[in-house]
Amino acid sequence: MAEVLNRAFFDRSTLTVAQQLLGKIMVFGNAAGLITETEAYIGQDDPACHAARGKTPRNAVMFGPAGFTYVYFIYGMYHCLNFVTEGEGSPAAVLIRGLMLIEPSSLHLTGPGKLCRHLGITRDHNGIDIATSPFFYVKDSPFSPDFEATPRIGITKGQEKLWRFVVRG
DNA sequence: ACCCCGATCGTA
DNA sequence: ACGATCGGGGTT
Repeated sequence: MAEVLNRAFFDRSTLTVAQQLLGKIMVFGNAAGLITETEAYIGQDDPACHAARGKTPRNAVMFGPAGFTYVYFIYGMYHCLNFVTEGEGSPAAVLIRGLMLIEPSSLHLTGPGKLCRHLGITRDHNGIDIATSPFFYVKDSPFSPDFEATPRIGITKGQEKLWRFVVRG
């Protein structure tokens, strides 16, 4: 049986976590699928990171320990799902942008807004500990897919970083 | 209290 | 290329 990814998995370099999450199996309630696209947002020096200008009520969970969800509301109509990485006081997270659904149906969810909308992920799911939650977690998988690194989508600052990772094919 | 703008997406 | 839509956060 594939093991649930523990806190130590997320408590590492955000770039490493973002790359290694590709091909892993995300489980949310009865839904499960392979992660196909991620982006890294890393701390105070990354102008695109919500934590770049310090701790606020919205981004507070990023400043806590790794392995928690960070879900925020954007553009008046969408939610985006992240997993917090690195240790306490080191605010960083991986945005989940693509999920190849396996259960309950086969479907490729492309884009963070569509992904959350389809799964029903909202701000109610902010701050969940995916290292211990029985209904929201990530499982290891035998896949370690080829991927490419590109600029992150939809940002105006920090475009020079190739911190978006997409499974090839 | 106010105002600007955003880690998006569907339509044109 | 652009509009929908509204909460967050910095500024007054």
